[in-house]
Amino acid sequence: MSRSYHHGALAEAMVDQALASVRGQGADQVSLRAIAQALDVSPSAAYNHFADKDDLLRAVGACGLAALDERMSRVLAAHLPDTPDAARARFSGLGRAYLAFAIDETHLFQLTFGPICEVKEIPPEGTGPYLKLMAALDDLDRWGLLKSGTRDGLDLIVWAATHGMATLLVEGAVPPEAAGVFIDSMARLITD
Amino acid sequence: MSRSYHHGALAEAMVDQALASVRGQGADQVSLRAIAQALDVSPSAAYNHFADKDDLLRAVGACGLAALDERMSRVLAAHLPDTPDAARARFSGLGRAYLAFAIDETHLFQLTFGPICEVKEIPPEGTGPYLKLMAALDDLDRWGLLKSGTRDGLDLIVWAATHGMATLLVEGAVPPEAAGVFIDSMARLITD
DNA sequence: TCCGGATATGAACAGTGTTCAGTCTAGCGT
DNA sequence: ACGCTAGACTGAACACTGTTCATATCCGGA
Repeated sequence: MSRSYHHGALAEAMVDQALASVRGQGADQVSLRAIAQALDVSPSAAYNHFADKDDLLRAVGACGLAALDERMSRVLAAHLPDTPDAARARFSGLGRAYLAFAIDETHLFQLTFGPICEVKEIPPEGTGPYLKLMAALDDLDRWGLLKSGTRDGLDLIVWAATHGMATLLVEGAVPPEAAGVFIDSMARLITD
Repeated sequence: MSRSYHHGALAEAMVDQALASVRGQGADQVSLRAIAQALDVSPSAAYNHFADKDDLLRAVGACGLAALDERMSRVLAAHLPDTPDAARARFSGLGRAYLAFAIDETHLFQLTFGPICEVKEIPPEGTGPYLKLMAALDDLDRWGLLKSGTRDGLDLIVWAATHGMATLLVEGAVPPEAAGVFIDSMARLITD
């Protein structure tokens, strides 16, 4: 065996290497040849595991989505109790986690939600982060914490606002400090 | 003169051609060489007018921002009167224009707000679209149409939500029909 | 009329993603 | 234990890409 990737480890190795490259220089600057070279493998070896360069990048994008999802899971685990206060903390915490991901994984965020990865549709069950955010919203509603008569359509608003704030942070259109302000304003706007 | 661009028209011609290419295939697929060829010009001619390929694309991105701004200006011109109803119409109309731009100029939107163009900062006065949206918000406030005590921080929320909804539409994460629902929900949420 | 500065050229360089004919080898069926 | 096949990998090639630079061309002002 030694340095021969004959036993199926190449696919994972390439994703890892590509992930590192994306983190460091952004998806546009990533070179398939460079990745192959870093792994001491011929460039064409990649095509046994990925149809495309974009196919490889999509795999990296999936890692990004998983990383975001894990951050949000950690937030939920930190506020388990079924109380109004915990429900509030979950909602704010999820939003903060989303924005924090955008701030310190800028390039990965851009790839994950960029043109290459094309998040399919909301159905069948939507992406993990989306579901978690909506569940937190349901919790707030269940405790009667939402301003009355605002529930319908709120999914879309909250999702759009959170995701939009993240992209504004990523684009540098807004400074990182604005993230906290945003979360507080949002909570103030929809709850009472 | 004939087909010789010797008299300074090359820069504009290249931007036009690049704009068309971006509209048709997206910024990633645009080739500087192809643009030059379409204009019967050597590839290196571009470097008398633009430092980079990215420099050219930035010029195209600026066109995109201008196009969005013009759509929004048209909306304002259609609802001039200084009445509460007109203020409401202006706010909703601006939002709708923003989303409409995202829907039928997908590729241009992606370039304009993508990594290449890097919207500088909000200051000195921010981009046109941002300013118009905030002015519409001020108008609503002036007429006392906003829910009491929600004004501070609302700029960020509305901006993020609108821009975020636009990117969700662009990414295909949400169907075009959702745009109307979004605008109505937003109006319902912040006004009474 | 001549000159100078902007403008366009053509060839070259270094790099890219992708294809394909051929090589190697790990592991299954007999 | 053997041969064989299916999968993994290579190396060279193709058709591109953005970018540079020495060279040639043209236009307007002195």
